[in-house]
Amino acid sequence: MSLTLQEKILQAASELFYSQGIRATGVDAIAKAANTTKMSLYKYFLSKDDLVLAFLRKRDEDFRLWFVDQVNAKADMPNAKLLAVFDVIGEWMAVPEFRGCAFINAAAEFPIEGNPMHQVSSEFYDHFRNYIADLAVQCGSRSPKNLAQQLSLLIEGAIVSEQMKRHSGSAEQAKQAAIVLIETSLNNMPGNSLSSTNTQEQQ
Amino acid sequence: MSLTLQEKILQAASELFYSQGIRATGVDAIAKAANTTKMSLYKYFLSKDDLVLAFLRKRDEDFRLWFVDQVNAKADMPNAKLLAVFDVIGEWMAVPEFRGCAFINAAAEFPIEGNPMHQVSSEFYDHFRNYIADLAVQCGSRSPKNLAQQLSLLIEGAIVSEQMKRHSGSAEQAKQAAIVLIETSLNNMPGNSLSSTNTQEQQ
DNA sequence: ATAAATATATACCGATCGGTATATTGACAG
DNA sequence: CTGTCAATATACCGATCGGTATATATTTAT
Repeated sequence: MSLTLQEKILQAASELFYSQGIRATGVDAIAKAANTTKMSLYKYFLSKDDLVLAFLRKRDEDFRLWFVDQVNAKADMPNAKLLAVFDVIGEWMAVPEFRGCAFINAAAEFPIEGNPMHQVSSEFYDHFRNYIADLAVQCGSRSPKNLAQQLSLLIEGAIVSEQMKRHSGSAEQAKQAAIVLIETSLNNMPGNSLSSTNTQEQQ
Repeated sequence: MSLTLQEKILQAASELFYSQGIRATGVDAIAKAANTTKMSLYKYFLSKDDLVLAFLRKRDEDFRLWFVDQVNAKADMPNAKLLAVFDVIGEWMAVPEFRGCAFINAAAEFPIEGNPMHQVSSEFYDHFRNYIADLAVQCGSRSPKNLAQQLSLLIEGAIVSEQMKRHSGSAEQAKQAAIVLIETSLNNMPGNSLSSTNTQEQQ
């Protein structure tokens, strides 16, 4: 509980931004939630946009560190880690505070590609996809980047689907699909008529 | 060009809601874009929320009708239609006005599940998934609902991914993944070690 | 003890939000 | 010509938006 005032403000803002949306959250509400005033808020952050960027950047770092830890705690072998990813996503989705992915939501609220909020959100998924690609390489995938992108699509889809309708089993369904895609990407099955059309690696 | 004033207002609102976001669009801007006044706007719509719901409901109907037409124009056999779905998505994403899925964006802007805007958005994907499931049944899938949900995850993921970073080939990548999933769901391959773990149909 | 730095309280700014009141214009029907 | 009704123009409402000015209180360091 030894948070600086700046950290307290950022934490209060983060919770409101994530739970209610960024545009829906006013600076007055943030100051009140942090038990301080707007004056202090504007001492540590130049503007609301600055505070939003701080929120997204911290979330980017925190979430990815937490996520990798969670995966590592569940599995040791890269192959198992690739599947554990979906279990972690599933557990994350199950918490009642879940409101989808903060970065997908931010990109939806700020749809222009050049917008800094949009860019930070975009970069998060670049990093995330790179992490999956690393695991895919360690698994010996024939086309790790393609596999990583495909698994990332499943994950993003599951997040969005769960956000739309809670408890619809998106994570488990994504995992089942992932099992098939991973197996296909690891073993080039003889006689598989698809192996010539679905594997043009484009890295 | 024989639009009613009501239709003109709804059309102007729809374009602004989709291109800039719902919360970011004020009623003054809508009235101006429709070349009318707020007085007329509030004659045909009880409130901004009412207008937003009209936007989402019309979009739901229009988009699904357009989508099914596009798929039918590309393929006749159900198997081919299932793949054509991804081509249509890919072409839709390529237009410069693309700003992601209006329903995913609306669900992000109004994160509370009970919110009417959120509900309409949720129902759109129910309908969409049912359409995919119909095609899966016609293809003779062993577990059409599971396959439909998995393909839906790929599609939603591709939309979100393309919204974050344009021209990253999400639709094509989703299609390659879909080919594998469809094939797996149609032919229970002998010797496939996964066939016992990825097919517990849960309808 | 005192000066300096930090935080609070409060009132205010112009702009915009969603929504309304009122009065005027325009077209069309009897 | 006149009454009706749809549409416009414009000004306004209270509330909230992001952001600031000013003055007071509370810490902290010397």
